[in-house]
Amino acid sequence: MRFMAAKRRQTAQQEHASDVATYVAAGGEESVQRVITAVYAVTKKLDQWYVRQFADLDLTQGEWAVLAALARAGDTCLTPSQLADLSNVAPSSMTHRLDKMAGRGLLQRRPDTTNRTRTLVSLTTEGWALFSAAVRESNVVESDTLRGLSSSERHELARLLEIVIDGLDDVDA
Amino acid sequence: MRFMAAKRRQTAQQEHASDVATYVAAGGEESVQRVITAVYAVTKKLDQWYVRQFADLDLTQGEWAVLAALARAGDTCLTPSQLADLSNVAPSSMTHRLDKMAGRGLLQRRPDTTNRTRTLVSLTTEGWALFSAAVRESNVVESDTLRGLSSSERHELARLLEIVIDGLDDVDA
DNA sequence: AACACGAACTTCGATATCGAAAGACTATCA
DNA sequence: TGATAGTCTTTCGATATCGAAGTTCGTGTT
Repeated sequence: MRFMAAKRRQTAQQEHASDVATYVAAGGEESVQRVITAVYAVTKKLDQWYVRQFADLDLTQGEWAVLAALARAGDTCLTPSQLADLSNVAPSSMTHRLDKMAGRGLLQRRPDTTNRTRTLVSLTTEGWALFSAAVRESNVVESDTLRGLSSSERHELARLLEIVIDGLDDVDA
Repeated sequence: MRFMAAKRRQTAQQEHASDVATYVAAGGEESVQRVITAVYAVTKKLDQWYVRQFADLDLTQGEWAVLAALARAGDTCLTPSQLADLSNVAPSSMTHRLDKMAGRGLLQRRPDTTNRTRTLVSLTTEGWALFSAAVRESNVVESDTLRGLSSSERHELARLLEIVIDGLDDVDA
């Protein structure tokens, strides 16, 4: 029976504790925070993995994403926008990345004659050589990063992450 | 029966296609690439979600991570290293982040008298007020980011991500 | 007690990323 | 045809992050 409890003024400390409790309860603590923390940790560690993998080839993860995307595209050229989408970066970041890679002679840009707002990006011979070197000599095998997961677990992980992405897309709209 | 096939020189284009096939096959394409792409996409979209959530409070995701960690710690002070680990950033980045937040009066640093290599960080009254405002008025509920996932799916997602983290830790060693 | 080793934090320089806006072009619609 | 809206790319300035080196301090060993 706490008759006067509601009327008694809380101390600042009690209010703080109450707000923390509210936050922790709403956040779920035992699942939401775990997921968010883990997602950030995985990307950070993936970045570090890429740095190690490509240290001797003098490639960053972002540059490898471009190289692999262009290699997969084969003789089909890609535009900077497409590469930006595939790499999950802003278009302006892709411009800088392509500048660097073109400076090294790994790829070339040429205007699209059918639509002159577009630029077509393709690998040079040197770019293909670097891709091949990565695949053959350096044995770049991204599946190493997911060892510990069975095939079905990988699919499940991808499925759950894509649900999260869809949910975050909806919030945008 | 391709007697001479092995001897015939491949064209450069054929070699490229072969390397791409090797890479795609080794990468798994249908699970590994999906997972990696999705992980990067989720963090990117989470970043954007945080930007929107905290736009009116003039907070970044990293600053919120610090604020929430200190709030959760209550009257226990945390060190810059601990905050860096919790936030998944390099210690030098945390220094800069704490500088900014201290400049705004959100937190304070004081030397640990028992171990003078350490610094103790704690929220100021103003820092607590901002945390409370975020929780109450701005209704910061991170679980919104995971809507679409059932409780059991969240736990499963966390479990799978943590397996990946462990796998990446082992590679480090 | 002296010394070496390691930890915690910071400073510094380099760099990648972003958003906003400009510039060039296309497409649509009156 | 002409105007307007929208797309694609780039430039620009601001900023957060990183790694390496430096400083101060604690700890363990000889």
